Amino acid sequence: MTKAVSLREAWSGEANCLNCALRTSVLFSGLHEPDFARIHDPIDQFRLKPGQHLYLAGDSGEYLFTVRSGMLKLVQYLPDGSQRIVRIVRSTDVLGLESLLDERYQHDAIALHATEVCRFPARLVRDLGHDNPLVHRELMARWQHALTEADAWLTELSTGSARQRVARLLLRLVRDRETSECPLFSREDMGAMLGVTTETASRTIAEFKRQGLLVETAPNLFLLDIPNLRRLAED
Amino acid sequence: MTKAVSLREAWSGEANCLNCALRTSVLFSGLHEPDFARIHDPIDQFRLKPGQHLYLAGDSGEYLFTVRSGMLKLVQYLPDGSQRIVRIVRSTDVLGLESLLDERYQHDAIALHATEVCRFPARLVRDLGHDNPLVHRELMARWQHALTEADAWLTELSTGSARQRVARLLLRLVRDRETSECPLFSREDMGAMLGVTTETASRTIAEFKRQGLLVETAPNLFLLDIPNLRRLAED
DNA sequence: CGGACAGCTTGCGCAATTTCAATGCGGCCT
DNA sequence: AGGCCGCATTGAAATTGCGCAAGCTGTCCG
Repeated sequence: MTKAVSLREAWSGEANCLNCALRTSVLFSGLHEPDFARIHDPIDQFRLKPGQHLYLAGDSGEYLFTVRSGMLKLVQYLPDGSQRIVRIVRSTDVLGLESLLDERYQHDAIALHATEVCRFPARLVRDLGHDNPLVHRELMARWQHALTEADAWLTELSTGSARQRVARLLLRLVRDRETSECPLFSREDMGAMLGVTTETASRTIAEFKRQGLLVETAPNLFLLDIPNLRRLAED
Repeated sequence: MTKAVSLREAWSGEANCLNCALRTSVLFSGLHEPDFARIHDPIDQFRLKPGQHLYLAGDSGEYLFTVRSGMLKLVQYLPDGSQRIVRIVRSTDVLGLESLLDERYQHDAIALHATEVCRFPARLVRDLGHDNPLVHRELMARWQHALTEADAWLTELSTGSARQRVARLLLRLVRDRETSECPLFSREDMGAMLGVTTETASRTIAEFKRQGLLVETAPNLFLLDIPNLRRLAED
C-alpha cells in the first residue's frame, strides 16, 4: 500500500483554523482574523492509527504538520539497517519543517499511538512567515525547539547506563504533564530511542516494575515514582 | 578570568564584510552592496586558542558567530557533571542561533584548534532577516543544518560498537574535505563526542593505528584509510 | 638537568550489555 | 476450540566496554 493511499484513508476532514482549540499554541498563534482569509488551500486533518506513517524519509516534502493529539516517532536508518528514533513529537509540536526549504523529509514519521494531525502546504507557511513577523518568529522558535530536543536526546538519552537512560526517558515523557501516568510503547521502540537492545529495554522496565518504581495500571500504562526515578536518573 | 576578559584578549580587529573571503558562503550571502551600508554596529573578529571558550551555557546571548577557520565544540552537561559534546562547528558554520530568540546560549562553545570567528549582534541579524528574504531563508537553512547534524550524531555517533563510532567520526571529519588528512583532538573529547570513555577512545585509535587504518603523519594529524574505515563503519 | 605535569597508552578484573534461544501470554482468525 | 502471531519476558553464555591503576612520553619550567 502506497503512502498516498495510506494517508488518504486517514483523512478526517478539513480544519477550521479560526476556531481551532489549539490556536493559541500552534504555529499560527500570530495570525489575526483577517490573515485567515488568506488561507485558500484547505487545511486537512488526519487520524493515524499506531504504526501508520505520516511520511517517509526521502518523500518530497510539500507539507508541514502539527500534532493535535497523540504521538509520533521520527526515525532514521543506518546503512546496516538498524534504526534510531531521534525524536518524538506530541501535541502542538510541528513536523516537517524541512519542507520549508524544499528539502525531502529527513525521517520516517510514524504514529506511536492514535494520533491526529493537521497538514499545511509548505508554500502557505512560507508565505505567511514572510509577511507576518510573529509567524516568522514562531518558525524560528520551532526550529530551535527541535534542536534543543535533539541535543537533550544526545545528552540525556544516549549517555549513561541503560537504567539511567530508561529513567530519564520516563521522566521526559511526563514532564509538563499534569499526571504522572504515562503510556509507553513497545520495548523495541524504547530500545531504538535509547540506543540499547530490545531485551535490555524490556529487562530494565521489568526490573523497575519489580522495584515499584513503576506500576502498570493498564496494559502499557504506567504510574511513575518520580522522586526515585529522578534520583536514579541523576546519580 | 571572566568570559568578557577572555574574549577581549582574543579580539583581532573589525571585519570588512564587503570584502570577506567567505562572503559567498556565510549567513550574509544574500546581501547586496547597499545592504552593507545598514550595518552600523561593528562586526568584530576574534582569534581563539585551543581550549578557549567563545561563550558558556547560560550566558545571555546577544551575538551570533560564524567560524572563519578552525573548529569548536558545543558541550552540554548532565547534573552529575559528565559532559557530552553535541556538535562540532567548522568553517562557514554558524553558532549562537538561539540568540535570535533572546534565549541564553545552550552550550559551552570551546575552541578545539586555533579558531577565527566573526561576531554579529543578534539584533542586526534579526533585522536583516526580517527585511531580506534571502537572509531569512539562509537562517532557516542554518537551523535545519544544525538539526540535521544533531540527528546524524544520534544515529551515527551514538549507536553501534565503539569501533564503529570512532570510524564514523573519522569519516565525518574528512567529508567534504579535499584531503583524507585529518587533525584529531584529545581522546577525552573524542570520548565525549561518542559517548564512550577516554580509555576506550584511546584504545580504539591505537588499535586502528596498529591495523594501518590510520597513519599518524604528525602529532595528532592522521591519514585515513577511507575504504576500510567505511567498511568498518557500515558493517 | 631534574622534576612536575598532562595526555596517551596499556593491563586487568569486573560489571553491564548483547546475543541467541526458549518460554509465556493475549489477541485474533478460522 | 485450536492454532498462529506478535510481543514481552527470562535465562545463560559471550562479549564489550568500564573503572582503576600503572607506565610512558614529551613539554614546560625552575
